[in-house]
Amino acid sequence: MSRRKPSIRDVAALAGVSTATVSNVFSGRKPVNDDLRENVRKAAEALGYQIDRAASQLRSGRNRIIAVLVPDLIDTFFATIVSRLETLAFEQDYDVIVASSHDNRSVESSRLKALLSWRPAGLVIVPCSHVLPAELLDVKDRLPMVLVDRVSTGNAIADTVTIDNIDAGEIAARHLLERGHRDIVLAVSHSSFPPLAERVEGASKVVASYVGRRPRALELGSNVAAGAKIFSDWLERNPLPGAVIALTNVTTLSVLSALAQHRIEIPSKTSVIAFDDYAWMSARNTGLTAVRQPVDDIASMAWNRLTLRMEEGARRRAEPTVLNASLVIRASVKELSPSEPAEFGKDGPPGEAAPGRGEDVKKIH
Amino acid sequence: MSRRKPSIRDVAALAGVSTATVSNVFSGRKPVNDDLRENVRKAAEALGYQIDRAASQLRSGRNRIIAVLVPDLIDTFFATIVSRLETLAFEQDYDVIVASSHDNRSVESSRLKALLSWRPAGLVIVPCSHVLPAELLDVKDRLPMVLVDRVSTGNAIADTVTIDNIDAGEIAARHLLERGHRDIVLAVSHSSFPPLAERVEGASKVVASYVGRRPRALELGSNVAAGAKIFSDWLERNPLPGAVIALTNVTTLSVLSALAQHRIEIPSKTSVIAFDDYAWMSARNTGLTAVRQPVDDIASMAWNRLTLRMEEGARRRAEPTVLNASLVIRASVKELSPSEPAEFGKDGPPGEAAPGRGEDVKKIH
DNA sequence: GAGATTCTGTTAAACGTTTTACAGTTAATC
DNA sequence: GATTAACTGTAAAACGTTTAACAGAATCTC
Repeated sequence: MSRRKPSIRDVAALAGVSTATVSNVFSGRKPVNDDLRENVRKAAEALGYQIDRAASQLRSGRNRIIAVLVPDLIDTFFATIVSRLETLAFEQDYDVIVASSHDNRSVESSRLKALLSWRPAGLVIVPCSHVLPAELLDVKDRLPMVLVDRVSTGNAIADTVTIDNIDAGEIAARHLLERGHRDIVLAVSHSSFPPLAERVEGASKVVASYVGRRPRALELGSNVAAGAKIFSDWLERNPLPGAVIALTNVTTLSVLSALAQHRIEIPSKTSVIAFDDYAWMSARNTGLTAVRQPVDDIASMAWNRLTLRMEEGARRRAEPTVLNASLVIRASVKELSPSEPAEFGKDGPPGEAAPGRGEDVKKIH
Repeated sequence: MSRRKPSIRDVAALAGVSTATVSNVFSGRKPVNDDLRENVRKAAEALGYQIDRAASQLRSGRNRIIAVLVPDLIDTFFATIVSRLETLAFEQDYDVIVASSHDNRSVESSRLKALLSWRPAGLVIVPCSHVLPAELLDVKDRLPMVLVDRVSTGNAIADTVTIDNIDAGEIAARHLLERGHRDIVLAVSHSSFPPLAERVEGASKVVASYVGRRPRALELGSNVAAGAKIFSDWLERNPLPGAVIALTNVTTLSVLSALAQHRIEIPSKTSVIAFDDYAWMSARNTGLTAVRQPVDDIASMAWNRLTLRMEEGARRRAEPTVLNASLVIRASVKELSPSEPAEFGKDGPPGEAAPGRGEDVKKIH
């Protein structure tokens, strides 16, 4: 018995039909008589026939590959998106080929080039910076694609799916302010990334409008340990802030790490708002209050947009989809009582500071 | 100007050579004169030529796809493996096409079939149960592959990469026993999965040899919330154990969730050993002592084995690779002092139980 | 300097599908 | 009962590569 995989010709021979008929049975492009179809099925089964997608794609020009390029699969946020996309794609008989750029623009370019050489039917990309890889521009009106997350909203070269990052920042800031916090610092990975700049902007504006000045924003990078070190060093050189808003899930980890290292308790010593909503955030004694991105919805919308494009072709204006983040309230934000006025409080009673927490009410500079 | 992508023929025409020469320039299979090569490069550049991998694969039979099938990308453990594999593969110019089985055997079969139709050069699979999909057996000596993680070690249909799960269980149990714990329960997702059964076995044996009876093992499933509910219910109907060993990363989350929900403090009220080592485990005030799987090494070894197979062909016995887990000691295990003898202690002084922790020393049933 | 060898390039035949053009049969219409 | 239309199947030509077979020129060997 030959080791070679059976081809459509073998099936045709065994079933006593032409290759075209076999093709039609499998692709369903033309109707085939019931008995014949059954014969073909049987023959294929007997031979263990499997269609060769390379040949199929070559001839038809169409194909069933969705290319997905994300900064890093280790980041649960992106992994979740890929996972959802893969599931959705599979339901419609697409396969997903995945690559990561590791937040490196030249890697991004080269990965993108590789992905493109598969002539995918569609592309979902989370760019690693706001400046899009050149390869993308080349194919932008030949290839259905959608840009997700790391996109400046004005950036209309293709459909986009993002969250309202300004709002996300505002939500967090407002929550803190409503609970009496005034002494707030922001932690972010790279403030040059479009969504992050917007989150910072949203939070800062709100804080500034209450407090009279914009909060300090710390850049912690996108590595947990390195970020923890930076934040830890900062903590040592500065008075403990009343609250910190982490604007990224890895930043959240960095902040938490540094805080733990200094044995600073949450929320009694300082309050924390986390970003993204993962299982581990609630699996602790003081659950983390967090800004939740609707990650499943992001993936679904990206898929919707993409399928629409794939059906309709490129003739249609690029359209942005903006989803809303929400606040999951747990226990990491302290409710400041009237006897513990915020430092800028204009109206609070002159009661004494909370015992043993004098450092809490110092100004951050 | 035509919208059609330029083919090798267009490049050949522009460069004034044959298509074969162009092919040789790009594949490097035959040497090409320097000037000519430069010409071809220029022409390709000018036209924006990109090789069509489908055509290439069809003709050559060879290809550069690695298929990866894992239970679920949402699980950071698997995502990390995929991420590493993708990086390693890319360095050698392979692309990764990824699919997940969602721990469902029929999905696994159907995904596998789809992956196989790409005629990949290699396959890395984390099976979702110990019974391997039939499709795998069909191709086992035609397709280089390596089985990772969820594999019974005896299962020698192909190269395997696993950790020593018995040892992993033992490590955790021994750590607890050495610190005076005797009242230990095990938490696991599905004890039918090969590696989990072994972890349970390892831990149980060690505990039994100290304590005289095997510890209770709870099945929490592979969904965090559902598992938390199960464990929470169990906690209500049973005395609080002195320590719990989670033998899976999602189980860890379930246990922690339930414990937090009941406001049971770690390690003062009960000790916990976590499984896998993630950033969030140290980003808390009481860092989690955890059994760490060498996930990067697992991925690297899998890749090594796979490339070896791809080069050598199938002629060689299937070989298991077993790596070792290690214990990362942090703060979630209480050091029982001599005045708090373990319940079965035969030699401890008859001192009184720790104040307010009477429930701690009750037997689990 | 004749024959063998090595280089370097070309021609043309694959690879396994899909699809166009066509043909034969049957059903529908007038 | 002739003409059309609708079905259902086939033959053969693609699709864009790679590669076996070949060929011409240059180099080597004796």
